[in-house]
Amino acid sequence: MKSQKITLREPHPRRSYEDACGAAHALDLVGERWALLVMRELLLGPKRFSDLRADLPGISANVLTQRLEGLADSGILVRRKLPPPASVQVYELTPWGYESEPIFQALGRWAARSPEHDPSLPLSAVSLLISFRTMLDPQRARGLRARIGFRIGDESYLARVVDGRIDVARDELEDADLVFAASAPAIAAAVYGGRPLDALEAEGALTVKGNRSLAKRFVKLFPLPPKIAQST
Amino acid sequence: MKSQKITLREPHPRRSYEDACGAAHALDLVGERWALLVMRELLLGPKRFSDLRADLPGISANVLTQRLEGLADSGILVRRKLPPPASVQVYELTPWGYESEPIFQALGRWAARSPEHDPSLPLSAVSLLISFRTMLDPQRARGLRARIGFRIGDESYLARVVDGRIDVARDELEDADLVFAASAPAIAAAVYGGRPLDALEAEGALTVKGNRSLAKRFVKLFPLPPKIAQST
DNA sequence: CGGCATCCGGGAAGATACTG
DNA sequence: CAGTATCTTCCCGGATGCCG
Repeated sequence: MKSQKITLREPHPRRSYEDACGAAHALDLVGERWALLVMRELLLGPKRFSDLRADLPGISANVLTQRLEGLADSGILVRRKLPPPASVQVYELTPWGYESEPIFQALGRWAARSPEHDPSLPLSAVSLLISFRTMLDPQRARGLRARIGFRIGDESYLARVVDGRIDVARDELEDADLVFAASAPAIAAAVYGGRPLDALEAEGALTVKGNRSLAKRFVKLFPLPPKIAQST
Repeated sequence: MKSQKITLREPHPRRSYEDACGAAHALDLVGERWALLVMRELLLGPKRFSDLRADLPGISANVLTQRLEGLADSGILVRRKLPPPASVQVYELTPWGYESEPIFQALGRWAARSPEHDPSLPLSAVSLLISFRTMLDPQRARGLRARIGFRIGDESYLARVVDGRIDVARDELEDADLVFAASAPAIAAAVYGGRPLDALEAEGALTVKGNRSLAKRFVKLFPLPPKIAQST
């Protein structure tokens, strides 16, 4: 009888703050490094393992594996196999997982005031689209009704603006009034960096198809909050 | 000439997600373990090092030191010396730091739906009072106007309810309509655990001074969101 | 006593290579 | 493509000790 090494997957009692405060429990669930960013990337629909890796530059495969396991154990996302002929593994937020969006909005709104925030860093398509939901100024969008498409990489997203509110989804762009085709950072440069559309088009970073004056209005709808006063 | 070992405090280029997304930058600032909980404890006013240690069971002194340094470097809090005769070091959020409260509300509201959330764990006074701001149901508080005091340990807090809204501060309790004296978890048991006030008073965990029917109404003002449906 | 530096052990994160 | 295996590095947590 050989001495057998049993690797019983003792499911490591996750480290907890042992605090009844709801925020503390949230951190028990999603406070580990990369966890919230994995969730963010799924906010507009399911993705595959390698999509997540590509959209989260810097995450390593084993950390991504661990986070997906942990988030699935907590009921925040599920592993699902798409029906044939796709038959591919994807990760998808549960309904409760989708309810986490206000967390990202609160974090994003607050951190946008940081003097160290650098909007010129890389940015994923999902981050950009979610930021539209967060930053839309209802005043400036008043009376506007438009369907605006985004072609980023080989995904397409549709934003519907209806009197002061905006909705965003991965979707086809058939009847959009306007389509931007560009990388996410290029669109961010127009919306948040104040770069003129003409300049971005001239350097080939972005193209606008459709209602051009609507495009010029759209990029003004998302004012950033003022940076904090620096004492240094 | 002796060879001198210079330990120039190279201020460790903090690990960053290198991501333009506002939420990602927020995590660069406050994503380290304990950082948000330190901020939470300061949301109702400045505290000393040892108060923070006491209110954050489990944090170690060196981690607290590191977090306070990091948060101060980021402009989220400041070290301040109270004027004589107190002459004591305290840590206080900056105006921008105080603006982080919506983050705690979003986290708390979301995590309260987790099946693993256990409201009977230890709870700090600040957590409890902030949770009132988060969870008040404006419907149930409609038409109510009251000043409700809390004596927790040797601190006192005052909540002012004015038609559907609540404000909370560390304050004296002179003209409160009602004062609860208890530990934070005992008050939480009444408000969130549904324990009857009479039972808690009977076991000596809590006392009510003043308008008793107001007390019974107050503890009903903060309904918890429904837990998520469990597939297990 | 309050605040902070230092050392140490364990564990989580990061990088790289490898496998079905 | 979707992960595992392995190794290294760094962070967290605990203990001790210094110094005002």
